[in-house]
This record gives sequence, structure tokens and C-alpha cells, in this order.
Amino acid sequence: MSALTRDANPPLTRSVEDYLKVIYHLSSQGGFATTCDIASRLEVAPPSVSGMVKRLSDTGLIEHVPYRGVQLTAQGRREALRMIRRHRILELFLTQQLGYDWDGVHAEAERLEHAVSDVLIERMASALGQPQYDPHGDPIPTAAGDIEEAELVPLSDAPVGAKLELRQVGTQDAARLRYLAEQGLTPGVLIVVSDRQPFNGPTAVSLAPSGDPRIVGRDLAQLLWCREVPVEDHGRPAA
Amino acid sequence: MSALTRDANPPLTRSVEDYLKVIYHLSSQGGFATTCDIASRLEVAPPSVSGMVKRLSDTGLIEHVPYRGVQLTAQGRREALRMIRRHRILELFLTQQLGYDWDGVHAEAERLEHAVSDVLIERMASALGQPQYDPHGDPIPTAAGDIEEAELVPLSDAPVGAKLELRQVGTQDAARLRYLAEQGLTPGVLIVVSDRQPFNGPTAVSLAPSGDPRIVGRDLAQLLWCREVPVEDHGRPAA
DNA sequence: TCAGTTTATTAGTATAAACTAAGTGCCGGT
DNA sequence: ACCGGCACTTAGTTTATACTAATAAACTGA
Repeated sequence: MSALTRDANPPLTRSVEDYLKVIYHLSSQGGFATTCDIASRLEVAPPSVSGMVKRLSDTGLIEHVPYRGVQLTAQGRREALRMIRRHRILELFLTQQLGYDWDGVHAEAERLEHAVSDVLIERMASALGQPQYDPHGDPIPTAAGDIEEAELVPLSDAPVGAKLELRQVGTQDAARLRYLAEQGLTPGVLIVVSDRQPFNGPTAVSLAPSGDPRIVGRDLAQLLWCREVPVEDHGRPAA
Repeated sequence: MSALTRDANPPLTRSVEDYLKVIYHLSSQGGFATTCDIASRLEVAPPSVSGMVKRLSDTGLIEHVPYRGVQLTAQGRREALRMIRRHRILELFLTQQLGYDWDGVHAEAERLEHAVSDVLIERMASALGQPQYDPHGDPIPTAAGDIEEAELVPLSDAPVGAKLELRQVGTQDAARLRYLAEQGLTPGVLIVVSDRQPFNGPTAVSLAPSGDPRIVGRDLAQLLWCREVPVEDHGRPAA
């Protein structure tokens, strides 16, 4: 049972795949993913993260700076993008071919992404015509592991009429974050810019599934980094 | 953490689902599934089976007669049929909609059956038009848990031209079993009856994927219980 | 700068599921 | 009738992954 006799490249477990994915998301825009952020994303206690972080950095998938956080190595990034490709292709397949809607699709894909083979994913991708975007408008990494990096614009600069996905909130201020959360303005939400007042005035938006209106002042709008969502129809079902 | 405070009806684990499935198959034609049979089907060691058997009979999914074997309870049977429905619908979906062939499909379905939701299975079933048979010709249990019991005929009685799945070998004799295994005549194999000599003569068959011919004498042919496979095309791909 | 808070880590425990090694029960043959 | 071998079970260990409780490090604000 020495370490030398063990398989040098064992398949990743479900948990490892999940950890890599959230670390990718948390560290993609710059810096480090912290223990507590990872813990809250995975709905797990911080010590569980500490334990996994140790294992992942032992196996070379992440780099860990104690009390700072972690970042993916090239290998870890490759694996994370592989999972993201699977997830997004599954979401698109389920919506386009099986009538899933937006909300239901994420949970289903979240479970399936660990079980499907690469072969199946590529067959789904072919059936879908090698798509580039998932139903949420997020880019699908290629099988080779390349991903189109979305460039982000502050809401304050987005043109009226644009459909956007809120991606990042550029502050750590708790009061602002709390207010934004109350307004439903959290990363991942889809919004449409409905109006903007002149002379650095506020931006009016509507939240995407519900159509609820919101008015966002200039200062806050500058903190809301968004990605423009391609307007093509991705097969969102009527039902 | 007393037993009383725990969830009375926790979701089944992957392993439990697999155990129930093989117990169903081993005990479906009468009697008990034995520890060693279960172990060899699941490719685990017999003590692992003993441990699981204890757990499953504690939770009321099986009944265990020590040194005899196990049988499913009504609840265990329900769960087993649920998994078999999932498996067979997945196999059919993968072959019909995604160009899988016969061989590849089983392993893929084996992994997916634990991950898909009931909703997804029913959507696939709808997309396939509520099918009754999987690509191997096996009957698909209904969502309510009913399954058409296939009636078996001995190979010696099957008509020339019939396509059959070998289901059961009606002997425990080691020499015969060894010979049959050498000939590739094991449960699950597909065969076509190509000829039969008169006056209780031997039956000529060909094995299904390969087309290899075999001649089976009358006595052996009476031991080979087969199910007739519906001849409809289930989307087996050209490639 | 130091006290209090937040964040991270260590230590020890639990559960699921496998394993090996060792002991027990049953059955068939002489 | 008993004895050897196979099937089965028990006991104890391993690995992965979670947990709680307690400790340590880093940050923050007056």
C-alpha cells in the first residue's frame, strides 16, 4: 500500500469535481477562492473545505496559500472546464430536446454532470450542432478546454435595451451587498436595461424571469459588472 | 442523534440501488438470491454483501434467511423495478436519440440510472412514446411498478427463425455450465434459431452480435430457457 | 497597538462502503 | 456418522467525506 504503488492518476470523485468547479468560479475573476466562500457555495462546513483543500493541493489540482485561499493549477483548471462543459451542454440538451425550463435544468445537470461519459457529452454536443452558449447565455468551453472569456461592463455603461447577466458585484461593503440582495440583484440574475436618465442619472432595469422593475443609482450601477447575453433563442420552452 | 430523530425514509444510495437490482434479477425466477451470487454479479467480496444484506433487511427492503439467501420485500421490489425502468428507458433513449449501439449503452445507462430524476425519465419516456421494450427487447416496467413477465421457452421448442435472449440455464451441473460458457451460451446472450434437425435432432443457432454458429444438442437445448425478442427495430444505429 | 471579531485550521468522530483474515454452518461422500 | 470443502458471517481495517468543538492566525477599529 505504499504511495508509490497507487494509481498515479485516479479518476476524480464527485466531490472533487464539485470543489474544482466552485473554485473555478470563485477565482476566475482574479485572485483566490477562500475557504469560507467555497464552504458556503458547496453548503458544507469550513473544516470540510480545509480537509479537501489539503488533498487537492497534495494531488496538484490547486495551490493553497494558508489563510489566503486557493487557486487552480493548469491541471485543475482543465478539469474544472471539463465539468463546466459537461454542465452547460447538459443544460442545453435538457432545455432544447426534453422541454426543461430554465429553473429545473440546473439541478438536473448538476447531478448528471458527474455521471455522463465524455462520449455521451460529445454526442449531445453533436446533436445540438456544437453549440457555443448554454441556455443562460454562458459560453461552453470546447472539448480542448478553451473558453471564451466574457468581458464585463458595469451596468452604468450598458446600452438601453441590452439583456445582461449580473456577474460580479464590485464591493465588499455589507450594507450595499445586503441592499442589492434585497433588490434581487445578485450574481447570476438576468436583467434588461429599460431606461437611463441623462447626466449620470440612474438606470432602470427589469429582472428577467419576473419582469419586476428596479431603479439603480449611478454609484451602485457602476459596481454591477455584467455580461451581455446573446439574444439568440436557445430553445427556452413555452411550457 | 438517536435513531428516532433520523430521517425515516432517506434516499437510497447508489450501492443500495445496485444491490436491489441484482437481487431482483437473481431472485426473479423463483427462490433466493445467495450471498455469493450477489457478490459475483456486483464484483465485490462476499463479506461486503453480508454487511449490506444486514442493512437492507434492517430497513425492510429485503428478507434474509441466514445461510439461504435473500428475497425482496414488496418495497424492495418496487425500488428495484424503479431502477430497472430507469435503466431500460435510458438505454432506449441513448440508442434511439443519440446513436448509441447495443454494447456501449449498458455501461452508460448503468451510471446514469443513479443520477437522473424521475422527471427526466418520464420526459424521456414521453419523447420515446411510452415505449414497452428496451433495445434488448426486455420489457420496461411502468412508472406504477408493473412489469410484463416474459414467458420462457426452452431452445429446443423455439421456432426456426426466432430471435431469442437466453435467460436461464436449467441445470447446476458444472461440466454442462462450463461447456455452455465456452460456447458463449450464457444468460443475456442473443441468438437466432437458424435450423433444427427432425426427430429430436439438434438445434442450429447463431450468436447475435457476432453471427458465430453453434450446434446445440437436444438435451442441452431443453435446458436453455429463452425469451422471444420482439423483432421491431429499436433504433440500432448503422455506425 | 491591542482587543474583539472573523476566518482558517487541527483534532477527533461518524457514516457508507469496501476490504482481508478468521471463524462458523451446512452438505455430500465415503 | 463424520469430515472436508464451500458458502456464509463476524471482526477489524481502510478510504472518502462529512461533521463538531476547540485553537490559531489575520484583520479592523478605536
